Amino acid sequence: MAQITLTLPDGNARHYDAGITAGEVAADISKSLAKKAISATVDGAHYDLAWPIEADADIAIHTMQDEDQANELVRHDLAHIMARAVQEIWPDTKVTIGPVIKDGWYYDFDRKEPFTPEDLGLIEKKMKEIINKRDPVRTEVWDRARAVKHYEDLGEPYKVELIDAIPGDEPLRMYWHGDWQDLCRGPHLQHTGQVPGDAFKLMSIAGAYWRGDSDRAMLQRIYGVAFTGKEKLRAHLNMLEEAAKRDHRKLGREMDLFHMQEEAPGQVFWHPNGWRIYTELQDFVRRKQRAGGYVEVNTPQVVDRKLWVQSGHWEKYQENMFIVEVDEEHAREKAVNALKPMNCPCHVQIFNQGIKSYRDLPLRMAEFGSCARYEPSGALHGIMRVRGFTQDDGHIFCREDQIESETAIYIDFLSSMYRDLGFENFKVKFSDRPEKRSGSDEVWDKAEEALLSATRNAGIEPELNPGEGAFYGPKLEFVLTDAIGRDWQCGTHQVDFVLPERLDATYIGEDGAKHRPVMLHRATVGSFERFIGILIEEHAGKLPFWLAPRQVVVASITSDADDYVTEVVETLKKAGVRAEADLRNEKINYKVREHSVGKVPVILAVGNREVEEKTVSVRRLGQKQTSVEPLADVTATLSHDATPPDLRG
RNA sequence: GCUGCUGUAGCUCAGAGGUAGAGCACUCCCUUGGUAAGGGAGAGGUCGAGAGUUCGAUUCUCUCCAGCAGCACCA
Repeated sequence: MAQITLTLPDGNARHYDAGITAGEVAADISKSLAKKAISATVDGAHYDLAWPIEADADIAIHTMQDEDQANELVRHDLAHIMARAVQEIWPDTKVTIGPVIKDGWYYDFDRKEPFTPEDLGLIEKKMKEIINKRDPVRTEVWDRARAVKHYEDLGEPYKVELIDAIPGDEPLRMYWHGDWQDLCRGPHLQHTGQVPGDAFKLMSIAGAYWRGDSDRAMLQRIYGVAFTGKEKLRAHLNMLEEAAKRDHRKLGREMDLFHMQEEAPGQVFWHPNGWRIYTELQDFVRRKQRAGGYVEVNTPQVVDRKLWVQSGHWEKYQENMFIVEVDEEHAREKAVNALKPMNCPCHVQIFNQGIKSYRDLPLRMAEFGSCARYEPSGALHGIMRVRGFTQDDGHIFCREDQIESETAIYIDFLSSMYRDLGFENFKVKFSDRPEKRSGSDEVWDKAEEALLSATRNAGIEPELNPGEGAFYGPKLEFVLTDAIGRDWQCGTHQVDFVLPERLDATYIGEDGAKHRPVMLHRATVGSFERFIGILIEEHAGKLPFWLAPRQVVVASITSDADDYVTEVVETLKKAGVRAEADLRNEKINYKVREHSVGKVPVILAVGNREVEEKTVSVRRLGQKQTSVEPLADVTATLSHDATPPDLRG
C-alpha cells in the first residue's frame, strides 16, 4: 500500500498508509484528541473524520474550540436531525434540502398540512431526543443509479431531482444519522450526541419555492439558529431583541418621524420631525453634488406612454408601473401615461435638447427624482422598500474612454459622503454580464474592466455577483446593513450602452461626426426613504447631531426659570441650533424621560441656580451624568455640532 | 405575487356568539418638583372592509384590503 505524508500545523510530518482517515490520524496523535476531534482541514478542504485521505497533504484536526468548523458541523448536523425529527413525527413529509446559513440552518419540507408555531416545540423536543440517543453518523459513497433507486423506492422525488441536477457522474455521498438517511456533501460529526442539545432554537416557518423558482412548488421552510454553547445562543437571542428595538418602523413612531396607512401602501407620510431629517440630508447631498460638478435638473412625474415605449420600459417593466389614464371627458384627448418609475429617460430628453459637443462631456446631471414603482405587495418593507420614493439620481453622459475615470471619481464622491454620514464600512458588489444582454462582448469586456479597475484602485475589492448585471451594462452596488443584518442596496453605479441608443442621444466628436455617449446611472443614498431607514437603524435613532430632527430641548425645572428658558432657546436658534422650550408644569424627571424616549440628543435643564449664574445643566442622550456649563460655551459647542460635516472648518 | 401568521382606543395589548376592557399617551384640576414615569378626574372604539351562517356576529365561515416573517421580484 502506498505511503503518504501528512503535515500537521506545527510542521510535524507523519507517514501513513494512503486511505487513512483524519479520525485515525487524531487517534494516532493522542487518545484525548481522538475523543475531542470533530473534523479536519485537509489541504484547505473541510474533511469528515471518516473520509479517507489518499495523498500527501497538510492536515489540521479540529475540535469544538475551532468556532468556524464547529458551527458549520453543529448546524449541518442539526439540519439533518431536524429533518429526521420531522419525518419521525409526520412520516408523509418529503424532504428536500437543508443548508447551513448565517447563525444557523434551514430545511425545506413538502407536506400538505402547514407547520404551526406549536409544532416547532414538538420538533425541538424530538430533536433533543435524537441528540440524547448519541446515534452514530455513518457515511458511504454510492453510485448514482443506486441512489436514484433508493430515493424512488422511498418516495422522495425531490432527492431524485437533486441527483439528476448534479453534473457529471461524480459519486454521491450518503449520510446516516442513526437509521435516518440523507444525501449530503458533508462533512458531519461522529454521532448526534456531539451536537450541544441546549444551544439551538427553531425560529420560524416560512414559504420558499423549490429551487428558488416561483413557478415551482411552494415548500415549507423551518429556520433554526445554533451555536457551540448555550451562552452563545443566549447572546444571539439577546442581540435579536436589541435589534428589534432599533427597527426603523418602531423608532419612526416613537420619534414621530413618519407614518404609513392603508390608503397609500408603500408610501410615506413624512411628519415634521422626519421631514427635517429628509431635507437636512437632501441639502447635504445637493451641496456635495454642486461641489462634485453636477448640474441639477427636474423632470415630469407623469409622462406619456410613448416615451416609455421608446425607452423599452413599457415592454420590460410595465407591470411595475403606475399607469395613469386620463378620462376623455376631462381631457383634450385620451392619453395613457405612466408615473415615472425612474428618471433616466427624462434626463436623456434634457441631454437631447440642442447639440452636444465632446467638450460638454462628461456631463453630470442630477435630480432629486420622485419615482413610483408598483412593487409586489410582499416586497414592501417599512420605508426601506416602498412604491413611492425619491432618488438622488444622476446620469453621467460620457465617452467610453471616460468610464473608468468617472467611476473612480464617483467612488471617491460616494465614499466621502458615506463617511460624513457615519458609514465607514460598506459592501461593494460587482455584477457582471447576464446571459440575456445587449451590446457586444468587446464592449462588455471594456466596461467590466473599467468598473473593476476603478474599484480596485480605490482600495476596494468588490464581492462578485456573477451574471447579475443589468441587460444594458455591468454595475456596482453599494450595500449597507439594517439592524438585524439584512443587506440593502443604497448606492449604485451602472454602465448603460442601450438607453442612449434607444433614445438617440448623440454628441459631436472631435472628428466632427455624431457619436453615441455612454450613460452612467448612479445614485448615492439611493432613495431617501431607504437611506433614512438605514440611518435610523444604524444609529438606533440617535442620529448625528446635525441630522437630528430635534436637537435641543430646554426644560424648566420651576416656572421661575421660564423667561431664562426662552432666552436660552432664542440664543441657540440664533446660533443655528434647533432648540425648543419645555415649560410644561411637569417634574424634570418626567421631562427628561419623555425627551430621552424621543431621542433628543441634548436636554438643557434650567432652574433657579442656572438663572442666577447664566448657565445651563447639560444632559446628553444616553449619558447619566450632567454638567453645568456657561450658556456661551454650550452655544458654541452645539453650534459647531449642528453644522453639517461638509460645512465645518 | 406565493406560503404562513396577524388586524380590538393614538401606542402596547387583554377579551367573549348577547353590541367592549387595561396600562401608557391625550384633556382638565391639584402639585413648583434638580435629571428616565407625582396625584386625581375625564374624554376616547361601526372591534380592518364587505358578504354569509344565526333570533343575534366584533367573536364562526368566505372574499377582499393592509401589516409581519420568509421566498420570488428589485428591469
